[in-house]
Amino acid sequence: MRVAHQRGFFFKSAESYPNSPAGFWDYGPLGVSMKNKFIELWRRELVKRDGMIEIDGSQILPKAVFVASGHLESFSDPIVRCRKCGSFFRPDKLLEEKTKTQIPEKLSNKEYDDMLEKYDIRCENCGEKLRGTTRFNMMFRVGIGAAEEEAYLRPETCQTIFVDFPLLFKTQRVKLPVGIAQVGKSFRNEIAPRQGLLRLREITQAEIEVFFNPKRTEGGKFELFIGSKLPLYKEKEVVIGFSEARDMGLVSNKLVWYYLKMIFDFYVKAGIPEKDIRFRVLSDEDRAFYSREAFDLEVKLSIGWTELVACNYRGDYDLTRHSSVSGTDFSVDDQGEKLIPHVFELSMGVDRSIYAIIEKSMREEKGRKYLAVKPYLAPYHVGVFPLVNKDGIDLKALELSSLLSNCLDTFYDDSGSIGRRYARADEVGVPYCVTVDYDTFKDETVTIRDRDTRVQQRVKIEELSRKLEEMTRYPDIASLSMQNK
RNA sequence: GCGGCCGUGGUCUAGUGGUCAUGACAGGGGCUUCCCAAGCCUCUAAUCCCGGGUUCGAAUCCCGGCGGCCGCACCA
Repeated sequence: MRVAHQRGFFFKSAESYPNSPAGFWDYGPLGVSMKNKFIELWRRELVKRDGMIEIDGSQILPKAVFVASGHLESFSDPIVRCRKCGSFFRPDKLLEEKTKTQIPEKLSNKEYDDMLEKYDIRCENCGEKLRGTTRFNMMFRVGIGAAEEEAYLRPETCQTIFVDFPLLFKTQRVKLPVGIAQVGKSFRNEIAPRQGLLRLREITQAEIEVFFNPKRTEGGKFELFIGSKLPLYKEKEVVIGFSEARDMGLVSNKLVWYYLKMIFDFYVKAGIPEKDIRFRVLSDEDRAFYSREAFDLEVKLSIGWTELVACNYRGDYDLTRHSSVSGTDFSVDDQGEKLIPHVFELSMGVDRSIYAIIEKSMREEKGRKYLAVKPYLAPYHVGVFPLVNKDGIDLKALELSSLLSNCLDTFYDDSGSIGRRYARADEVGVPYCVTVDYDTFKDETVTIRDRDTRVQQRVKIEELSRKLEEMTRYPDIASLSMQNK
């Protein structure tokens, strides 16, 4: 996206060096501002609204954690390298081509070698026999300390939450069900990163892991949204309520429905039109190895429906595994019952979301371009301009600008013509522009111009700050008890 | 990783073997300016993706790498 690059939302990392690898991106000043506001909205609409707790965990974790999580074994692709010319191949793909049958991805290296031998598979480049299957793991390996002890950059943020769960449960006076949230970086050594922010090797995730007793997925807040409808997609799209979805076997319980509705509402408030959001119900083959029921929240972008959030019912898989590998007891007490809680997760791709919001907000009419992002997500809330740079108007505008920056993200611009400044502000999504003119000295008023309508209103300077704050603040956190519709 | 196309200032682009490598937009400084990219003056900015080769001479031809887009595969 041209504007994003030119105006400083985001750009390729280390661009000034040639041969920088793909899949790493930097956020520029505008991008950081928007990303922070987006995460704050997430905090308000999900974490605070549902009474979750938040942590910020380490990005490097010891090998044992990934033995337990299954990533060391399952988060990898089989790969075979030609001993003569060095080309890489996927043995499963080569075998499928040769035999015209489905080859499971989960065979051992030895089994692949046997099959390569049996079907006499040869290198497509030089004809050499292919042997010696190894694994290409998508995790980045790091060596800790002088001994280079084996550890990995986490491929998903949630493992930190699982590992910390027993301590948090004991010390934070929480009861089931409880959500634990985290925003942070994850790392995946993708083979072919592409499409800008949509496919990265270093990604920002905002994750929520809800821990609950599988026998208690109804009652209380989980009843709140059963009357509302959600767009579910499996082969075709249906917009249906909970009971119908359960009858069709699409959603298993009310707790899942409750959180799907919550994340749906969040994206609407982030500025994605309802009609462009849907939940893809994943089939058995499409789910990750840890997942027993899965929904992808997808948004319709110019490149097609794109996954922004993975919602997985992980069962007790993670806690049970960590419990047995670590030797620590991960079970907790729920109303007198001792159990390993089940987990439902909402794993959000922040970078993808930012991209989606920007794309969905681009407007173009009569040669005018503007970014119609929600005022509370805009990189700057307000721009302050002097109508002309003389007669003290510029000084007055500068003074107002610094006044407003107490509580709003503000910038001052006095270059070029006033129209040019409006246009520049429009392009990066500044929702309101304040202009100081000659009338300001007569009656202590200024104009506020609206980005989307270009309409101006005159406002007293003494009311300016309060008024702008009102216009740019986050929506109120909806009270759950009030939402019973 | 495979196949196809591609790589020139921040952006878009001219240039297909030969003097200081085009032009536009964007950006900076100044003048002007009583509200929507106006005008005038001026400045900045590209080791032509990187490395090697062919040649008296390469942005241009050849090889390799890196990167980008599109399909396949993989995924948040």
